[in-house]
Amino acid sequence: MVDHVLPKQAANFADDDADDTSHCFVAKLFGKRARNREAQEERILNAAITCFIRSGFRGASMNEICSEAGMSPGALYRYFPSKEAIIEKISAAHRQQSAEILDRMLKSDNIIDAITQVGIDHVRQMSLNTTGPGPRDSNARLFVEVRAESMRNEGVAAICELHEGLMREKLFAAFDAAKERGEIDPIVDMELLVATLAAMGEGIIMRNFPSQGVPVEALEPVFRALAEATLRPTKSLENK
Amino acid sequence: MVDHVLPKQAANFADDDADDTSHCFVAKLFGKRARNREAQEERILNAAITCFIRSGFRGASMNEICSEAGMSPGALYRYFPSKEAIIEKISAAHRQQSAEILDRMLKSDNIIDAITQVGIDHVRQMSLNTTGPGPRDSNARLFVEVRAESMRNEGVAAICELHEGLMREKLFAAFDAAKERGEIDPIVDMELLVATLAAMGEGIIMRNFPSQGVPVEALEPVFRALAEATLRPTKSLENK
DNA sequence: TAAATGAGAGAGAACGTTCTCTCTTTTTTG
DNA sequence: CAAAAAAGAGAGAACGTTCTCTCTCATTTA
Repeated sequence: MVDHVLPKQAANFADDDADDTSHCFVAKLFGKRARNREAQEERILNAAITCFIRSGFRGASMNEICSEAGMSPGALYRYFPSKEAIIEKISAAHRQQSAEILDRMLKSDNIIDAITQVGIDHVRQMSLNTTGPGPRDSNARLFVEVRAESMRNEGVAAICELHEGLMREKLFAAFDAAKERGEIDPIVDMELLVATLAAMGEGIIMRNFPSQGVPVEALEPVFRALAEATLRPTKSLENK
Repeated sequence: MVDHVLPKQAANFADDDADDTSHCFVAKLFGKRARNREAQEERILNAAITCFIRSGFRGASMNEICSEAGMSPGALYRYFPSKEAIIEKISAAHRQQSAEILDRMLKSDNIIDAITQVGIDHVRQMSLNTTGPGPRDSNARLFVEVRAESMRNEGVAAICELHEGLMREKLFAAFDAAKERGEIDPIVDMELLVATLAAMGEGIIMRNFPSQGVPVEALEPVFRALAEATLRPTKSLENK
């Protein structure tokens, strides 16, 4: 993957350690060139995201991305080896962003509050496109795109499974703690619970409530009721 | 879809009426040629569905579809004017199939039972690919594909909105009846309720529980608890 | 025989990608 | 320190492939 590494620079590296503007390995990581490279990569990725939201992974052409980035194909291909690589990078970043929201969950000492908050945070972050122009459901579009791609693209599927595994771990950790605190019915099937919550979450992201006129605040009692229903089915059903 | 048409009718009709012999409108609808035409159209559509599940709407080429249908491009384009038309036809059929499940809902006299049953029916029909070969999550794949396409393709978006409107009507009719029977909390926001149920349903279809090892039967209590939680939030929360 | 049907070559555009070349910046050399 | 050399960055034409769709011509059907 790391292709154009130069044998010459090994010698340079040993000699001029004072100069970090050279093109040696260290410079690529920390020097001016390196910063430029990262900035360009980000410029390309941002352009690609815009195009993918507009036209889909397959629908957007490399020319479209080049135009959006204000860059020639020759320049763009200096930073990414293929369209596939760009798709994978964006997919990974998007799924990671989703998984990171769960980190807040571990800090709460009430599992119902935690789930409610995670749900709201997710909707807020994924459904509301606060940064930059474009349609308000941009993140929902990108999410559906990633999900669709993951169903037939091995690389993207692996990325999704990786982050899904992380999410499962975090959820199970929080649930185990809550179970010991007696906040969850002992009869609840944990696997089923996690699967249900994940499915509901993804459905809500895909539907993009805020862009359909449902304010985020209105979802609080809904999420709370759903959390109650899934974590404490006995209590919810016994007064039927 | 189902047409029991007599083969002889066309000949009789053409003989009787020599003026508009072959390609007239009525003959196309009722004659033997018409029946052949419909059979060919279905053959193409089935091949296209297989290809779209395998490669996606954009990923599947017309050549791929032609090969799958055992047909030349020249023949195929006699029945569909464009790839777009095939995509729209398949999208419409898929969404309609989903909307029709709701019809059963109106026949139940208990709203909780009705929602539970609709949820299970939906999972059974959409997530389990009982007919033909291919991956077990075929319908989920097609669903994600339709959803992704609807976000940037005006034609498909219109189709989705049409059937969504039908689904909303059916749901509201059932909910209104249930409300009069006192089965739903008066405080429940109907718009929010429908949106939440739709989102959860789509998430569950997309996740495809059966193909992940969750049996359909296990979902019954989950759906029931969720229905309780959304229709009777007061009761669910008051014993918190 | 006349209309319907289909096969298959292939047109023309668009695709992802690569190639060549120019211009700028950095490093080495005298 | 100035000149020469090397390397990096980018532009844009061009590559081979694949795309959707059309055209021609042969075969089947009534």
